[in-house]
Amino acid sequence: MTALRLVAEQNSVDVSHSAWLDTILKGDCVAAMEKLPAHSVDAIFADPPYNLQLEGTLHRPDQSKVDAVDDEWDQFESFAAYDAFTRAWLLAARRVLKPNGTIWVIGSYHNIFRVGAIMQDLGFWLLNDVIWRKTNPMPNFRGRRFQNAHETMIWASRDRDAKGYTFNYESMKAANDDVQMRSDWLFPICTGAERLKDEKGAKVHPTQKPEALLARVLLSSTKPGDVVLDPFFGSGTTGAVAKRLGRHFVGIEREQAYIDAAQERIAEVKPLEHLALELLVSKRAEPRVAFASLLDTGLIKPGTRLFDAKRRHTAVVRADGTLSSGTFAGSIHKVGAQVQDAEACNGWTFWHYERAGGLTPIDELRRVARVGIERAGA
Amino acid sequence: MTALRLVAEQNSVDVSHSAWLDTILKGDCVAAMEKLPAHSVDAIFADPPYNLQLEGTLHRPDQSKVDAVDDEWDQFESFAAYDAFTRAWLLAARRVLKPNGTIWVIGSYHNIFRVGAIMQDLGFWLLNDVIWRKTNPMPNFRGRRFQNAHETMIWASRDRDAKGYTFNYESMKAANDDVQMRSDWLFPICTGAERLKDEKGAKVHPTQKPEALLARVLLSSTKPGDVVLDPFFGSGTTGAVAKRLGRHFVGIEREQAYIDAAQERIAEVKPLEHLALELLVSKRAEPRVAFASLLDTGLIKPGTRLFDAKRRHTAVVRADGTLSSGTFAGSIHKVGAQVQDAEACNGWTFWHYERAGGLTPIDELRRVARVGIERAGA
DNA sequence: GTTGACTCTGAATCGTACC
DNA sequence: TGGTACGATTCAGAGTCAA
Repeated sequence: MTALRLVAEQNSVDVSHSAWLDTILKGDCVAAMEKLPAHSVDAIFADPPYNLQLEGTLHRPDQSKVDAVDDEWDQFESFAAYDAFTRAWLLAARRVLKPNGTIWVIGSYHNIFRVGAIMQDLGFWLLNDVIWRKTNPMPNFRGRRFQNAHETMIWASRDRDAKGYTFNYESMKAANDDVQMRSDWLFPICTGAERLKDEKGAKVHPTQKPEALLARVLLSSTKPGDVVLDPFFGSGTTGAVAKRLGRHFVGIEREQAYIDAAQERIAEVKPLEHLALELLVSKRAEPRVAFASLLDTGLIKPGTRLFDAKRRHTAVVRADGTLSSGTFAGSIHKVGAQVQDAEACNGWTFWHYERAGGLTPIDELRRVARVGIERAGA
Repeated sequence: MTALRLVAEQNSVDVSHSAWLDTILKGDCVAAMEKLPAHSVDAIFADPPYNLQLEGTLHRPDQSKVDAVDDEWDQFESFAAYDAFTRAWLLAARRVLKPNGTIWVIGSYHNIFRVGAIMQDLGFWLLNDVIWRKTNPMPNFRGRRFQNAHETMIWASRDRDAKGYTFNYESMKAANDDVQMRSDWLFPICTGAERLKDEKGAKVHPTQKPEALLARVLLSSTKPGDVVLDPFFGSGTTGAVAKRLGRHFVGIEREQAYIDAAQERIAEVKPLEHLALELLVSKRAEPRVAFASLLDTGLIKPGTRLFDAKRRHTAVVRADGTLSSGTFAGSIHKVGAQVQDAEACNGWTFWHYERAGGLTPIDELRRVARVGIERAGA
């Protein structure tokens, strides 16, 4: 490879025709990333092994066994070995990342402190640590510690002086009751129909992440058409959400079983309509909303059409928690006011969704959502 | 100081009359901790400086001067210096901590990852990371990041194999609407009357922590009478809360202004009444009762037939205090496990006896027996 | 169809006293 | 120091099945 070619790669911005786009590369993530062009992805989401150090088996109070994460890929000989592994993949990731790209890494207290320190050492600039608060975490069965009810995500830019990274501030704010999106996010763990199962009904991957979590990550820090790399692809949540949200993905995974499951999963994903994907450009967002949590918890889906009580007006729910009336986009209140040509509007009582042949106010969904929030909060 | 004296210090367990109890030691925290006896404090709460900008106070690993200050090198220097400082105080803290003591360290994403990794490297064993969610965090003014709405606390035991640390599980659970206390806590930041102000109305300390936060920390992981060390005492929140909750404190602080403010503050604190300080008695701490003693006192008679709650299993009480299921004989626990084909069983809650037409757990009889024991003991 | 009882499960670093 | 026995310990959500 010549120097000229290297430069060309580093300047390559148009990756829309690359063969590796929207595919899963099989193999070790460091080796795979080293084969990708430098500065070729807009964002990275990484869910590396947590290096749990478990001894013996844990029983629930009813004597049933806890299905622990004891997979070979989570075993490391020492902190030093884990650090070396972490340094290697982060270094390779940093080369692939565009200068204005950002990286997300998720972990627990077992590994996240080592990961964060190494990220700082390698020159990544930490933007936030974001807490995923689980509505339904596993209890602490022996009553020896606090219930481990969250995981930590680190969000960082490639360089300290990178100012041009993507952060969809207005979109996040509009989706959060028109106040700034906080660094603590509440989501359920991945269960039910979303959880991939094999033909025997066993979970395909022990640590599948919820799509709602990835959706907020991608909606906050990427634009439609961006390329998102996931070096620990697993069951492919990053790819599924990226495809749905109109982003490109690149997955890297070692185990064929995970690759097969992810490919099948992603093939079934239908990208959202363009209308639902547009990001807010308006700088003004004054009325109050609390809408994104309904999307987060699946109470309402992007693309859903809303109506006023008499079906005189209509709007479409977008993935970032805003509404679009076709000519105007904003919070549920703003759009409600706009379609009525009114000064103000309480979107919660104005907008209705179709259910069982009739219309129900979305306020009903907020009531349902609040129960969950109150249980997990305070 | 002679070797003899050193040994004496290391073995000193009774610190109830130490001159340094409930005082603030002035000076550098490493030097001050090195003067304290080894294994002399039950818990440590530390709120170290967050910023990685080098203050004159941080120990540089080597005193050589850097003339070419390009950003990367400067950053590396900063991290290295902060790491050295962190390692030094954590090492000194670990020496002072009792073998079954625990340590809390609070920080933000600027420093907490380095702190956590170094804690692991030094042999501390992480028990939880606990998130302080702020009800009223400072907004992100530039709209370039998520609102930084939390801080992270690391809770760790001194050693990996230390199992005897204090965790008041039942107290925490009761305080949390009778479900396990989670790892994410919601508290307001310190404002209003609680916030120390000087005569000009200015904040005495820039990062004064709320007393509610410290109260939960101390209530969860210390017992009344325990000694709590705070090597970065600041405005003395740890001391004030410790005094109020009937714990001893040791503060270390360099700046006289903070010491003065803290002393004044703590002097005004009134300790809670003894009754208000008592912890919920955990079953673990209650005196043991042998099943055979129920026979001795006539609470249950040989030949009594026992059942599980759903009458799926049965066994007979034998004169020696063992049970017989017909095919197997042994302790209430062993037979309970055997009939269920389980590895283990708590016979006290598993087995029931017939009373007034219904089934009552034999644990009820144990409770009666314990009352008798207490009466005899008192 | 609805309701309630029961079962199952999720990234888990999950004893202690006594002989 | 090791072996053995006691006996303490779970929340939310989804799925199943019977009433």
